[in-house]
Amino acid sequence: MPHTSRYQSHDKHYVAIDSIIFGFDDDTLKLLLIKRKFEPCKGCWSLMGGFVAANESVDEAADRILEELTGLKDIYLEQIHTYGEVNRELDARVISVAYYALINIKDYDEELGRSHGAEWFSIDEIPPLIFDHGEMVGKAMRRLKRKTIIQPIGFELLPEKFTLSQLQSLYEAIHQQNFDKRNFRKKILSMEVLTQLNEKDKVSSKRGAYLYKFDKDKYDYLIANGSFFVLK
Amino acid sequence: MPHTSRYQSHDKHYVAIDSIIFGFDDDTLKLLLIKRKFEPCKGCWSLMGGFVAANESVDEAADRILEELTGLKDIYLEQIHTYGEVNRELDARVISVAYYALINIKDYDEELGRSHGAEWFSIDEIPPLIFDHGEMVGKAMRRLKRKTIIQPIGFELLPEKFTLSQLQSLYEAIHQQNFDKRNFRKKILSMEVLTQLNEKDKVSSKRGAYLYKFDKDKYDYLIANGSFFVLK
DNA sequence: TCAAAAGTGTTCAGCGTACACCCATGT
DNA sequence: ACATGGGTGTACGCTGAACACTTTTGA
Repeated sequence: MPHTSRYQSHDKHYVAIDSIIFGFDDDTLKLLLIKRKFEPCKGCWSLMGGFVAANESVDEAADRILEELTGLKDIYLEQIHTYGEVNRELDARVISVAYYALINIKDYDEELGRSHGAEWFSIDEIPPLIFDHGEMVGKAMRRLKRKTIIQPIGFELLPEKFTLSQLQSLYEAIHQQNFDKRNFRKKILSMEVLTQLNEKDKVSSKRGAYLYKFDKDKYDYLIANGSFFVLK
Repeated sequence: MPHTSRYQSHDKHYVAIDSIIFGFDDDTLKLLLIKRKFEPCKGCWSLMGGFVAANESVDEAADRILEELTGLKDIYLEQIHTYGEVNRELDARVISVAYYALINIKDYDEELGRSHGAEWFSIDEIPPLIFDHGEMVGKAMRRLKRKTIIQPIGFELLPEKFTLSQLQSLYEAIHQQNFDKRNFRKKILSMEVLTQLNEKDKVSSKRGAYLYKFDKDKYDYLIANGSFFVLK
């Protein structure tokens, strides 16, 4: 028997992507959700999703689907978990791979989002979600918290240049707790992955606050040499 | 158009499970591998795997496949990652969900394993593996290390009753480093999830060492109350 | 001049880490 | 008696956590 026939006796499945898309604005961590325009459960809120096609890898499908909704490429995207209950969706058996994305809301294509029925929700005002999407969001939140403790990935949610206060607000939003300003700054600066710029941001204060930039090269160097970060 | 037709325009895929099966014996962390009995790459070493069927969840498939190889049910099994490159296998496009399992080698059905061409390999003598299985093993090792730092899951690899020395050997095997005996014991006991028994193990020493048992109830209680463990 | 955010040091407690000797027992 | 693994306590340094005041400047 030709060895390919080994495969033919097995079942095939629809494989979907669901994306938990985080953004940060107004000192609040937000999630991009879409109102379903089709059955089942038309009008329910749901995560952005789509199906994996034959000619693309699962990661590529996640990138493509994110771009379709937000217009953004090269986004931080990380696989979280695969959900495989037989009846997790109503009309067909669909295995779904969940990813979370961190995007800078300012870069997001609002027009495009609206055309898909997308809206931002503050993380503590998430409406009930379809299927197991609520569970996915919970897992993504826990992962994001953990990740930002050991690695400075949260930067993806900020503009390229940011103040330490903004960064602190971001961390506070992610961890849903406040940090001491002095301790936070000490800790973050001691990681030595931020570059202070010769510019000040005068939008949010009269005095102005120094802008900083995330130094990816330095970060990569430290990671490559086994240094780790611990916030908190 | 009936809403089910939304699904029909998408591609279906084979979805497989690959299991990284850890065991512990002779103070060594081991991995159960199988020698492939079929093409492609007959004779290569590979992880145990199988396909997800239409009538079972992905987790159920992982349980079933593990049982087929080891004869064991109710095993600690945790999903790690889904591998979805288009050409990761040679003859067909297969999306694979990787799991790792922790089993007690003593309970393992050697007969059954042999019939599948399975053999245990010490973790630092792993042969080259087929496809992306080497990558999977690496990820599983890192996950196991991380997990055992923050949660006492390693117990699954030991017999029900064990000595503190055995437990330390296990941790040393997982982390590939030695720990100080006094510090290790202090730390583990301070977690308060071990129960000392009124029995001694006299196999490995003349004096005899107290046997301990993992107290799952106490552990669940602590987890439920937000307590966390940190080893190291 | 005052309100609002930026910026800055020190102290203390707890924890991880290093370290060495006596104990019990079978051979 | 001795070899083998079992079992125990202390001291030090680092780091996380708590805590309050001065500076700048636009309105």
